[in-house]
Amino acid sequence: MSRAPQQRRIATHARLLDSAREIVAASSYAEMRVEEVVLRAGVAKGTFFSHFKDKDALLVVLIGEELERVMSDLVVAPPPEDIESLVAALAPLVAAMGSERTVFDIVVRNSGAMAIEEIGPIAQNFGDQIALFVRWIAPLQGTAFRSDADPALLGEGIQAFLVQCIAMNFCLVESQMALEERLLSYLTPWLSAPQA
Amino acid sequence: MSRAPQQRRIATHARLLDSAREIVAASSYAEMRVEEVVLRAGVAKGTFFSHFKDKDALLVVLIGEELERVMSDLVVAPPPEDIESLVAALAPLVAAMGSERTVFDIVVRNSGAMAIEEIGPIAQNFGDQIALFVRWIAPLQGTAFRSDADPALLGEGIQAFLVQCIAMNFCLVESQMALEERLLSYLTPWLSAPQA
DNA sequence: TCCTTATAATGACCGTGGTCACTTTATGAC
DNA sequence: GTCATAAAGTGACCACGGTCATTATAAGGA
Repeated sequence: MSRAPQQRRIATHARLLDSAREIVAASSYAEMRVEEVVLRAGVAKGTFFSHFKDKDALLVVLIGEELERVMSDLVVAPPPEDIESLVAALAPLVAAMGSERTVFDIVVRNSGAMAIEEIGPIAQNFGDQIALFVRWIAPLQGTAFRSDADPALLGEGIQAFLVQCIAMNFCLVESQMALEERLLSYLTPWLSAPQA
Repeated sequence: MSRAPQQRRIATHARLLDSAREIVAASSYAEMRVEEVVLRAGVAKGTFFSHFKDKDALLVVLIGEELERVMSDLVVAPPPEDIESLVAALAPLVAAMGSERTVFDIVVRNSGAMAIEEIGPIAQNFGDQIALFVRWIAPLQGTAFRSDADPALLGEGIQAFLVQCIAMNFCLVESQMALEERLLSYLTPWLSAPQA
């Protein structure tokens, strides 16, 4: 049975997060150095690693926050009513996850649960995405969308194609436009019922 | 205009690759250290980086070889005739790409072309996979598989689901069995012809 | 054979993530 | 207050990937 953390620890934790946020805002995730974070926070290096398992754990928190912000906008937006508007609605999510290689790598590596019960903020967010997609899809099954598959399964598929398209975008150095086109070309057969 | 490499350089390159292969065989990709590779090859550290851009570049070569081996088996195997046998046929590919976190990370990061013309062995292999899938799918479109989508697109979708399932398998600590089931549940709505 | 030049190889050095034995500080019991 | 104990924080240190000015070796021309 461990005690509750002292105020000092909570304050230090907050300072570390704030420092990291500032650095990322001023440069990028890729350029963030643990050494600079602790310098700015006014603590020793060892302190950092007593607060975060490793550098990635900090990135997971920060990126989780960003995804959270995007999702909170999406849940209050009007639901898309066909595949084209669905692709358009996904744009902010694509922009967030594909903003940097570093971000995408972290997202992919942490998109699933880390361990039973030990679910991280990014995995949590991915779960929220599925829930939102289901809310979007289910009412339109039989009309705009196919009805021969579980909506949760369809939602997971959207995620798979989302990831695939962003990954492709990092390799092929093409425009954002191409990404949305490609996403549309995948989601059309995925979400609409197969024609004879 | 650069001259052809000297025999010495070719030999060194081969020694580096052999050393790396031995180390991986004896331990794992994750445990491979550049320092150990050069030690075993009997060259200096700097030499390594004059042969490979970075550690990842070596891993790409080694993993590319492994995927190549798997694919050379697949291309001579009898083509699957329905979705179940397709999933079964994909097993060796799943095993290779999901054998280690390190392997999967490298594969995902290099699955697309690195740059125009500068296509790496893993990206090459992914292209080969698509070609094979097309060869499998096309003849059965209209019977076992849907015919309302480009076979190349369907092939790319198989890859997307493959990656998604392997990624999930690293997070959820479940059995290989679950992976194949999950893959089947994705591929069924993706590939099958409309019911009645 | 000697000289020149391009190629190959070297290893001391650096940056950065991560560790750990130790010091400092807070807390609760008396 | 004072002491014992646990929590918090420290910074020298290590591991390992990667760089670069320098040296060694091979190839070709006179």
